[in-house]
Parts: sequence; C-alpha cells; structure tokens
Amino acid sequence: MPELPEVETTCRGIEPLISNTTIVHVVVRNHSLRWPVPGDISDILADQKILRVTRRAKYILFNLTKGTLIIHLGMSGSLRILDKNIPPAKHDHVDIVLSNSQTIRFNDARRFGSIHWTTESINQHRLLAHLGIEPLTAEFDANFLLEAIKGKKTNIKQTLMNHNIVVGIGNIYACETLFLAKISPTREASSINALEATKIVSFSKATLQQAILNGGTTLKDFKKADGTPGYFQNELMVYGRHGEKCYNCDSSIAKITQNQRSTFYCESCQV
DNA sequence: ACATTGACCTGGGAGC
DNA sequence: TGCTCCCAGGTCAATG
Repeated sequence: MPELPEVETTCRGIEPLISNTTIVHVVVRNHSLRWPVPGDISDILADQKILRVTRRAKYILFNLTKGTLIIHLGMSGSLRILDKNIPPAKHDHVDIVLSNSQTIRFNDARRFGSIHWTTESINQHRLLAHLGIEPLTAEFDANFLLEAIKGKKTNIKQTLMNHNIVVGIGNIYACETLFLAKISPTREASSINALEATKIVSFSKATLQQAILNGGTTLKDFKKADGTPGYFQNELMVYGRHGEKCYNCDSSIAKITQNQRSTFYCESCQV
C-alpha cells in the first residue's frame, strides 16, 4: 500500500508521540511476515530509548539507543500509537509497548511488511544497501535521471519505480507523475530527452510533496498514526480513473498492464 | 548486467 | 446468499 508519502506521513505522525519514550517489551502475535520477526526481538528492544524516527525509501527507521529498528509496511501495513490496554484486532501482529503506557501497534493484513533489527549503519543493511537516491533531495535532478536511463530499454514507468535508481515512487505516483509530465508510460526509458527528464523530475517531486501535505493516499488499508485516512486519493489525476474522462482533454483514461502492474494514463495527452 | 516472471498473503468486489 | 475469480500502495529471488 504505502509509497513514500504514506511512509513519511506515518513517520511524522508517530515521532512526536514516541520520541524519548522507552520500550518496555514487545509482543509478537505472528512472526510470519515478509521476513521472520527475530525471535529475540523483545529481549533486544527492552529498555532501549527511542531517540528519533526517520525514513529511508519506504523503510521506517527507529533510532534506538543501541541500534536501529527497521519497519517496512509492505502493501497493507500501518503503524498506530494506541493505549496499550486497547485489545488487539485482527492482523495486529506486533505491539511495541512503551513506558508511557502506549503501544506502537503494527497491523498488516497481507503480511508483506517486515521488521528488522540492526546495529550496523543502515546503508550496510542488506535490504537497504543497494537503494537508489531519495526523490525529494537535490541529488534527484534531470542529469541524474538522464544518466540512469542511458541504454535502458524498459519502459519509463517501470524505471521510475526501480528503487535501485530512485526510491519511494510506487505504482500510484509513477502514474501520476507521467500524466503531469504528459509522457506515455510505455515510452522506452532511454528515449526520454533532457526536457522530458526535467519534467519527470519536477512533477514527481511536486506530486510526492502534495501527497505528503494531504497525509498520503488511502485506497483501502492505509491509516495515519491516529487511525484516520489520508486524503490525496481525492486529488489523483489518473490512478484508478480508467473509463473516466481525462481532466485535461476529452478522451477517457486507459488502463493497461505493464510488468504485471496496472498503469493508468491518457493516450492522447501522454505521448 | 539487464529484463522478465513467480512468489509471498489476505480481503474485497465483480460476475455468475 | 454464496461461490469463484481477479485484483490490490511492494519487492526479493530465480530465471532467461
């Protein structure tokens, strides 16, 4: 479910509520996530203080006294801060119980999310080491993109979603970015010229930032830390709008399949 | 080195 | 109402 804006929304929502609290213990009701939850996670985390909550790609990083707790929300995951006495509901797999009598509750229907512990630098963690650059930094510019797509014969949409290049852009925001840039998702990546690269970069930043301001996109499962949904779904230009009229011309939005994912776009506006 | 495909898992909606 | 089939904000591993 969550792309960069939803993960960022989660981080911003929980950090003020839990920073400088101490973990008392961890309750794991289901170890079987995308990767097994470490069996000794409660022993490891007990008595550690939460210093900061940050984000790298779609990973949430809890900066603790002795290392980093890494959480990925997968497709359907969410984190909420609740009173520890509220009984767990279906798919509430993990509780990180805090000294202030609250709990960080991890819910994930599809269990594609994961929880990791590391004492090494996060750039060295095997799941994070290969990640590309952050889209909302100055490093992500037209020159970088042009260099990255050189010789790439895959389509531009999949390239935007390739997290070895640039992280955080998933299916929704790749579609939205290409609509705003008026570029067809089916274009071969290497065919993108300098002007088009500039548009892709600036519109991807704009749409991600706008989504963060709106608390992310809630299609189904996504909840902010306080349990309320995001609102960016009301501002989507093409995602999920197949058959409806393009906001920019008279044709209707098409839905095609690329690399086993749905793509939504306007065949006449996007060339 | 690159590109494509399968796998993981549950729930909701469409269609019969 | 109930069944089956298809689809879904991700991404790693195996295959070509």
